[in-house]
Amino acid sequence: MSSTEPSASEQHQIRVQKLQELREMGIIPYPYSFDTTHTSKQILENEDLVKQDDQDAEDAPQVAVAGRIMTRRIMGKSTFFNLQDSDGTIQVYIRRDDVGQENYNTVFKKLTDIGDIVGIKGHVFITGTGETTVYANEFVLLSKSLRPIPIPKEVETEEGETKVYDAFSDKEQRYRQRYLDLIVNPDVRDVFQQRSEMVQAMRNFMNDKGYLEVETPILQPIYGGASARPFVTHHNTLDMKLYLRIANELYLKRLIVGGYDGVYEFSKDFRNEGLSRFHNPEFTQVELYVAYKDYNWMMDFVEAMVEHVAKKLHGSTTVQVGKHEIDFSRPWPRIPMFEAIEEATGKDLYGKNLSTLKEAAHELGIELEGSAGKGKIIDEIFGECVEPNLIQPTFITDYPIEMSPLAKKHRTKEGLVERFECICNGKEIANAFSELNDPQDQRERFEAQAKLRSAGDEEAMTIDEDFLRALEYGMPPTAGLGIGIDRLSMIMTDSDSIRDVLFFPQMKPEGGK
RNA sequence: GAGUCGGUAGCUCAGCUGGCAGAGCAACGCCCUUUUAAGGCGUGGGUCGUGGGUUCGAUCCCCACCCGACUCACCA
Repeated sequence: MSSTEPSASEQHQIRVQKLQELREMGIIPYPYSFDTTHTSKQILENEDLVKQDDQDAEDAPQVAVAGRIMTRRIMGKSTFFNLQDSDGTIQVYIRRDDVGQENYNTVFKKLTDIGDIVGIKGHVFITGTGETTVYANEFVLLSKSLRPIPIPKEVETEEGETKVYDAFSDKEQRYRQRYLDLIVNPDVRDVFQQRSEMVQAMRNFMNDKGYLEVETPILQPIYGGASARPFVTHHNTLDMKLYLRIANELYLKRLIVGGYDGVYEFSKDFRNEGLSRFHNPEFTQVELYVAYKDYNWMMDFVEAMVEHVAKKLHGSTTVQVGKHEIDFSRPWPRIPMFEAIEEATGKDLYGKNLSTLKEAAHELGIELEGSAGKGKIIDEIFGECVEPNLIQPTFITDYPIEMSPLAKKHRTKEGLVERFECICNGKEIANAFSELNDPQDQRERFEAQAKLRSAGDEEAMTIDEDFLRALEYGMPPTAGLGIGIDRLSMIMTDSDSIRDVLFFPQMKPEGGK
């Protein structure tokens, strides 16, 4: 919408008019820079900046801050307003007699609005009510805002609790206009700050071990590494079909073949599936592959890294998530999948045939598609009867081979692979295995997948000949891991929807198609 | 994909059995030089999600559609 469009709101039109008046006065409403000396937080935390009683204003330490005007309390010839910057909010006091009649009456009082970005220079003092405040002797407009921002009001009750009035709370608008959400809801900024710190902590943890951060293709001619339906796109010049990756596993393992001992990648993956509180079409995983290790080693690693992350973010191994206090301190329980199922249902399903499994599922009240194989049924039973009850971080180990075409056969247990998932708060947050490096076995697994595929399973994997060729050159024994960054962020920030840990979650277009 | 609930001013929300569309904050005008949900007096602001229908008359009733939240299903 153009700013002059007649449908613009009254308030929008008034601001456009103000912008015009400012230009006519020779004021540049969008200047090029402003040098700050402090952030709001730095001023609030540094008592030495406050002007002493026996000090003249000019002799007091000078500060320069910049930010967005959030509230305004005009009292004739002087005004208090709150300036919000990336660190928080600080109060500013400005008087006509200090900044000049025209500057104060016309530029500030008449032509400046809540939402405008301004720069302030002055000294720091403490008001009669005890609030640290910047006393402005210079005021400059840095960006004129044309749209009114939502203005929540915060009040402290007598019990010291903060009550918010008129919160900007409509979830649709908050997701669609995340910039507004960030301006108005400081908690949102904290969530994303924590997410960033979490990724940083993981990256540092892996770098300290000497693993190499790498990048692999997002556009792939053959997608693989997971069971999911892909997004399809097309390359014009090459005139070929390309897929957005659903995982980066097969590329990272090629790099292990190439001789790296440890590689990892934080990767955006894309899966053409439904949306939910836990699913966004694009999401982030970190995948890590370490040569000469197995899944037992990887469990130690995951425990250590996640515990490290919790301490970094919360200064403690315990994190409050909803009603639960989750304790990430090592070690975490390690329970073979069939034992976990037996414990929860009283049924020992290990080594049972298809019809027995179907019967068991039926008795547990689980509905199955007719085509469901053994692996699928066991997964359903596990997902229904066990997973939701695992609140504290727990490793579930040794999965049926049918569900894990890229994992190595278990060294002692027939029909299983050396795989674990870490379940926390009732959801999977990590998935790992001793990687299958026997090229002949891998080919057979791919062929089994191809069979499922031709039987109509759209999520089954396709055969990746180049990956098989790589394995045939020889891949060392390798432990591989994937951790869902969005899921872990949800836990670490106590968010109950994936949309709250993504800046721009997928939405349908505004106003329909 | 299915079910439930919702969409009214810039924001948060009222709106009874169908009868001129409301409040607080924000905006506009005036007063106010240590306020803080600042205060006081006054004023303006609406495609009631969209399109049909019923009716003398629809924000309200009916139908379809769009968007969202939540729950379920698939998936990580």
